[in-house]
Amino acid sequence: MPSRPTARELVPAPVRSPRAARIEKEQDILRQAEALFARHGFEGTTLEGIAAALGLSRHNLLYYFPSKELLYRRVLDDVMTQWLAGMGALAVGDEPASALRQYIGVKMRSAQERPDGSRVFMQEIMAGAPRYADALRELVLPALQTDVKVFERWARQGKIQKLNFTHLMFIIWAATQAYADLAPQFALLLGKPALDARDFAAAQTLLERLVLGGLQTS
Amino acid sequence: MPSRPTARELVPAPVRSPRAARIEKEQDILRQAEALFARHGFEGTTLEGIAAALGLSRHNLLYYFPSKELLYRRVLDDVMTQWLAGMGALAVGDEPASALRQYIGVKMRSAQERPDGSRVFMQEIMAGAPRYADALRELVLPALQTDVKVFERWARQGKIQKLNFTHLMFIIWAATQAYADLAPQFALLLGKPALDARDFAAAQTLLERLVLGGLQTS
DNA sequence: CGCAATTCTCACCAATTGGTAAAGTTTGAC
DNA sequence: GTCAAACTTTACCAATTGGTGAGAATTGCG
Repeated sequence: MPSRPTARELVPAPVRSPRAARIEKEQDILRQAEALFARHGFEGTTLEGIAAALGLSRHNLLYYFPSKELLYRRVLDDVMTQWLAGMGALAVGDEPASALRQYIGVKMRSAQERPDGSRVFMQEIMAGAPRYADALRELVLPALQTDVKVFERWARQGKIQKLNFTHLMFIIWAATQAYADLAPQFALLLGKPALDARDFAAAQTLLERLVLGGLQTS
Repeated sequence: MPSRPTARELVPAPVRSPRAARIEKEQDILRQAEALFARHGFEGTTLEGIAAALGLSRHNLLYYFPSKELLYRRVLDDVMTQWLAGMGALAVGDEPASALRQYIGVKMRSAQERPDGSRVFMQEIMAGAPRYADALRELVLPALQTDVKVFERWARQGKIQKLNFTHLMFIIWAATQAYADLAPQFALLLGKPALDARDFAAAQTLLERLVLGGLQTS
């Protein structure tokens, strides 16, 4: 036993501390797992496939994450955390137009930068959310209700038209998520190998126009 | 060999002809397969699972569809056929508002009535469309281009605002499909066991408002 | 009935699945 | 250098996967 605490934290190792290396490796695994769960869902993804893509043996992978279920949950947790971080953006300002632009921008950017996250989430929902119904109820639902309340306040103040704001949120989610989930299809239909920044910008502009146009007080 | 053709078709068997029974059974299998492929994707779905849900043995199922791949292709063919049937609805009238209402209505109805079809399609896309990229190019792309041309004609005639109509179609697809793919999530967030007709109607009304509002000539 | 086509079941197969246990190797701190 | 902790590999396992081939039962029709 060490007689006194040593200042390990103060001395950065030559390249990186073992602790940092461990975290980095876990992150690598999580990223690769996310990509494969996004393509093939939980049942359709094999640990062998994840490990092989990283140059690991399946058994070595099982050392870092002791079961497929646990690995999947970690991936889903990360995705959900990111998802929730984007919400609540509505409450920032009191001006509907800029707040909505902000919100749509956040969602569209995450679709562009982390499409696999969205896909894992989508796969989980389509499978009946066997592992995440609770999180939906406890985390997403309150966030949604908060946002809807913001809309309703704006409506009472006469700033926007009174609509079904829950469905409005659903449609905004649907449109932005589609640019993650269906990106390959959209690219193919646009005759290009992949969507680029201008495609996302065009989609964002259009969606903003539709939403803001629909909210205009007549 | 029969010396002359007999009038088999004219005599409906006591209950149903064996040919009709065969077709009906294949349809049962296809429907069940669609439901499971929708939930778990291609790799995640097992023939055993499909067979069990129908009270068949896996081997018996393999008698009707000699391989998993073939069964999946039949399901996807059906879904795609339905998908394409809905398109082209834009060309019916010369009045943008009614044509778009018609189009959105068709898509929303198919989301309500056959959500599994949409989900199978979505799973295929997310998996990288390994089995259906060709069909997308040869069937969906021309249909999309036709519809976009209709929009552009309306724009030239000054009936609607000039926008990026391809992305407009993407957003309409995204919104309507979401009410199929994400129905369980939406229902949960609305605090009910499942979406009902009024939910779909509300979504349809809102989407129509957004789209038509966005197309208004300012 | 009689007979052939249709339908269903049984035995079997190689490959792959997620997971355990234990042994071996590398690494870093002292 | 020592030693324990962290890491990796090896060997093994029971269960399940899609699929084949042969035979058995059923069915409809003349």
